Amino acid sequence: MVDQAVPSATLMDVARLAGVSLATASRSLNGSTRQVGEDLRRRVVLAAVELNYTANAQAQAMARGRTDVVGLLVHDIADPYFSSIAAGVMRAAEDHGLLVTMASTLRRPESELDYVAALRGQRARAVVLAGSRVDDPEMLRRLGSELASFEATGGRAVMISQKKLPVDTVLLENRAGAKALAESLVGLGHRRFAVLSGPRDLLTSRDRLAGFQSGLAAAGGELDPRNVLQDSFTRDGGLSAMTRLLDQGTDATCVFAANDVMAVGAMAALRQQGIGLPGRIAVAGFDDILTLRDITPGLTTVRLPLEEVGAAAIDLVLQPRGDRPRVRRVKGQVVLRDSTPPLT
Amino acid sequence: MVDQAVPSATLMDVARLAGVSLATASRSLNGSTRQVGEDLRRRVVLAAVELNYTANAQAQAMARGRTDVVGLLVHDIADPYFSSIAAGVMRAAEDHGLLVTMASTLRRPESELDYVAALRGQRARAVVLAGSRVDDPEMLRRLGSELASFEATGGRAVMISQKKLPVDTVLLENRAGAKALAESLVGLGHRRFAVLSGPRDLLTSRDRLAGFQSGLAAAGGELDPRNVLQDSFTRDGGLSAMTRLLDQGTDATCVFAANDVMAVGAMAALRQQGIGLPGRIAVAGFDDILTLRDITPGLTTVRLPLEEVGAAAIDLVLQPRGDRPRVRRVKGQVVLRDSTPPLT
DNA sequence: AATCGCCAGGAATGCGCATTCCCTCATCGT
DNA sequence: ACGATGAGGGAATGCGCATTCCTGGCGATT
Repeated sequence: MVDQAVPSATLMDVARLAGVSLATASRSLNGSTRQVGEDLRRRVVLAAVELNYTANAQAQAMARGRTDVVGLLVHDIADPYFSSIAAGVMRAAEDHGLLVTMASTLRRPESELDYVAALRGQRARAVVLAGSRVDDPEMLRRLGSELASFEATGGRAVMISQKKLPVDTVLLENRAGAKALAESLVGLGHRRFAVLSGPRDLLTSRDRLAGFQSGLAAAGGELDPRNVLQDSFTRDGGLSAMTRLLDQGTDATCVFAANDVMAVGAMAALRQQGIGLPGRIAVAGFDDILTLRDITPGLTTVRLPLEEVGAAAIDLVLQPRGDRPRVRRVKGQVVLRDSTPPLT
Repeated sequence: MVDQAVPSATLMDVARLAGVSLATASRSLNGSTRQVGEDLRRRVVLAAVELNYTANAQAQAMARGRTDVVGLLVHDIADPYFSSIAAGVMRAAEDHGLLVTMASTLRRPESELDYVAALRGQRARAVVLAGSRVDDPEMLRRLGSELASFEATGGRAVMISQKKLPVDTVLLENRAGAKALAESLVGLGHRRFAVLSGPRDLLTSRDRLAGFQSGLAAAGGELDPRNVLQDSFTRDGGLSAMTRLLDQGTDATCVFAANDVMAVGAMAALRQQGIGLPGRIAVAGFDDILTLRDITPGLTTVRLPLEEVGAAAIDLVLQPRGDRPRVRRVKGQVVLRDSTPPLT
């Protein structure tokens, strides 16, 4: 038997059952500035329970002129980097009674634009852009314009790790972290390095490369430009880049992959070529992804408190809007493990 | 300078600018059943662009009586099992113009109830419950009642891998997969097994244990009840359970962890105790988490097409409601890797 | 040529709620 | 004793949109 959709009880139904006016019912259930007599109030609450009443959030949103929805845009939720950030966002959102609407842009800038527009349509309280890779000036202009529209209507925008647009930002110290990592690796005795970097248009990846280079410069390591390979920011990208590096021949004793996932791919490539780990070539990553903490050998990396990053984004959203964009910085911490044994 | 929130353009503004009525503007932008003259239509579209108009989704939802939002409830989005499912849900949702609102219940049944209620308030088109662990009869009754309310108002509910409630379900063949895995492991020569199982109230975990037992029974393996340990469904749970197993002493040659994440914890425990891998004790998991495909030694497991599971859930949501709950079954596939070498 | 039917456009209605405005009545001060 | 005050209740309004109903014009039919 197909149940017909029965429109659910409205506030009007509750008011009628309680024998009060709509206004009184509304005030009883939401606690407005106005007082409601205790007896009436109780009758209303009972009626609401009786009817299994749940306020229509759309109608409330329209009447109030605001919603409790925040949008979260990530490249790919299946990527542990983003799912960790998302976990932080969702935890913080729950603490503040916010609902999170999420979408994977699958690294397509147009998709990002579309979703911001959709969230504007939803009159979302805020939008959090994690890992936006918009870089092309034209797209950047369009995104900036779209975000400006979003903010003009009262919404808040927060970017994670992308400081090219004048909006609130949670900045991961990719440069500083990569620099510290480079210095640590030189400290272990390495001199000749290679880097498996992400796509050139990904700011995160570029910063990590730049930081690593500056760390080498400071500590006395070498990075032959031929030893800098680019590929996608994924396991397969790491595998492919490492394979190319080995094919072209290299004298590097240590490879820095721009994130942990690429590092795992690189390790897979080394194994495929019969190069043991830890062994002739040390490998380091970035992020310290939780799920990868137990791989063998333990991966040297830079720990980023990704859940905190997500929480910080929500925190920024809840701050009153300032006169200038705020920036919240989050530090990374070098974690040395067995994938980079000291060079004897 | 703090920009004041400027209410965004309404359809009325667009109509006025185009010099047409509200009705014509609405019909022009949404393509209703009614036709609009080409010239007027064009004027409206131009006006909309000019004003940077975006329809207020709340108002549309109220006028239409439905939304394009689907809710997704997971235990923990940072868990790769759930983030893979979420990726599938989001991909399929995008294909159909749906927006996904997501929440982590952090394994609290009350939280699950609260979110379903919140989604009812949102008048969401559907709610997808991934890995609900509600088991306690009272909670199950309340959840069933909440879902019934949800469906009574026209929403759809889909559960993933939980067939205790009369709603549409995507059923992972945990039993069959675990059974096949057990048979394969016996085929490798193992006879004495141990199982690191998840919490007793988690159906997924129970099914995997039951399936594994039936596979052993069929193929001739032994599972001493003392060798069945329970712990949380996480890496730490696997570590802890494996440690306890080793502490109490065991003659098992193969350990089945109820999911990959626990298996990783178990492998960490073995290493902590100085037991090499692959070596005296073989380890198998379940899920074939993408991020863990490259661990060493390669983890024998049962591959579950988790993204397809998410997509299947959205697919069910979009089917016209049937007279009885539908069940869509998804098979697993045994993948033998180096963590379970043949026993010589 | 008169009538019918059809179609594009506009006015009006209602979705469900918060809130403003208005009214009543009890309480208090002088 | 009587006006001032304020609290609590209800009627009415509007949020932004889709949609129904209505109207006028135009071509087709007899």
